[in-house]
Amino acid sequence: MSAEPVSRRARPAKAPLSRAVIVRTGLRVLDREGLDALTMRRVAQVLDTGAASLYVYVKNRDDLLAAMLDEALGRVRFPAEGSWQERLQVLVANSIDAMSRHEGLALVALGGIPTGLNALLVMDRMLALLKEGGLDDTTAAWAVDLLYLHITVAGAEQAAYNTKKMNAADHIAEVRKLYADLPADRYPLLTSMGDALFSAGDRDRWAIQVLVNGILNTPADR
Amino acid sequence: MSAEPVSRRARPAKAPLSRAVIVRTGLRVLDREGLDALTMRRVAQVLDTGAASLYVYVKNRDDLLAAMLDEALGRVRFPAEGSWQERLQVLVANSIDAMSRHEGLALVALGGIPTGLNALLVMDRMLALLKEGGLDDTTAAWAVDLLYLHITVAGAEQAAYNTKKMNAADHIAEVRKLYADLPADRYPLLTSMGDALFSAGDRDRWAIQVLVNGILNTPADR
DNA sequence: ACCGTCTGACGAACAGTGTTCGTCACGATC
DNA sequence: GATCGTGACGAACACTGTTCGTCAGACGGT
Repeated sequence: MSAEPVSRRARPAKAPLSRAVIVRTGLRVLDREGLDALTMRRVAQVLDTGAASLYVYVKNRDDLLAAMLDEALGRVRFPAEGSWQERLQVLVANSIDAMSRHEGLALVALGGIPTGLNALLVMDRMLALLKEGGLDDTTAAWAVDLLYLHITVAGAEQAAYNTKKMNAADHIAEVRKLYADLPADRYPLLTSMGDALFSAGDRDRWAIQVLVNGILNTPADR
Repeated sequence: MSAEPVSRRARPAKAPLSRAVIVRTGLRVLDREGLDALTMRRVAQVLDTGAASLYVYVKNRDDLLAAMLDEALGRVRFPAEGSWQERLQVLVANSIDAMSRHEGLALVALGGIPTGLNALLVMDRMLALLKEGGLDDTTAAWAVDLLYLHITVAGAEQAAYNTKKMNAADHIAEVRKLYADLPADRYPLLTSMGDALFSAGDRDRWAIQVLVNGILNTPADR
């Protein structure tokens, strides 16, 4: 019944497994087939091996996801020009962008102090910029916390927006109708402010500005 | 082989199934046994029925989670006293609190415009407070977006902090050591600012203040 | 050139998961 | 009293992450 063992040599030379290629393959699968398709078996299949083989280099699926997140964060570019505020805003925007390129990855970062080497590099640079802006240590530390939190959540939201949702315009129109059809006595503003609620504009850039302005005007008092 | 069918009447009168009791039972299971234990089978077991029965009232697991989230948000209290800024800050804090009471629930809200009736009520109240503060429609609309985003992510973080992590103090000490042991040339600030990074203080309240202050100082220009 | 040793690849299996289907008891309706 | 429709539910399906034991092949010492 069992076929004779196929020599590995019979197949075209196969690149050896390693943590790095597993992580990169994971990102490829995530980008092309979505988060649901990112199973250990699928990643192994792409690498032409069995799922069990991955566990030599990766502790478990969460470990793989965390490594993928840090790999993605490794591609964040650090701006070199402009005032410290401009550089901070661009750095935050770049980080959100890096996360939002991969569906669901940002969610991995939530609920855990960042420990990936590339995530920590982003944090260190943000701290440097805040110190350059003259903030005291405590405020800068709290600010980095808040900014990183915003990066993850904005990344998650953008990612959900970019991928998956077949037709964003249709979906928005649907929700808009839902808002308009709400009982006006219980939801007076949602029913009447439809135009503003769904207005276009660079909300992401605005949100970052809000954070930076707020940080500058709100010292951490303790 | 098959046992004789046990009449339902033989058992103590069983409360009839309904969407509401399923949602409430889901919350109970989530609170007492954690997110991993929140399976359709487990919820059904608590209700003394089979998993298939739940699907009459609930489209699928995500639908159940969304309903649980909105149920949790239904318990948010709307503050009645203080200036509009104070009321807004308390409302945001209360919402974060409501979400953080249930592990992992806040994550459900991410990546999707809120459509639950109670979530929309919170949004409407926030809009009312912002309009009371004299903001124009567009800024108020964008601000509500940002505030809701912060509520979800802060709720998720707090929830991860409250539950699960066996010993928070130990974990923090561990991460702190990790930061301190980083190469100082690549991570100059993380290695030197340990005291500030892990300083105590009411960061949650501070973050809300940052957002409100930032919103007041950053008009949405378009 | 041989022979152990050891690493890593991997098939099979385990214990679950969400979800669907077909059946069948029950309460209300004619 | 017969009929009907609703909802409860056992069983099954197609998956999942993870572990275990096996075993081929590379490496190092003699």
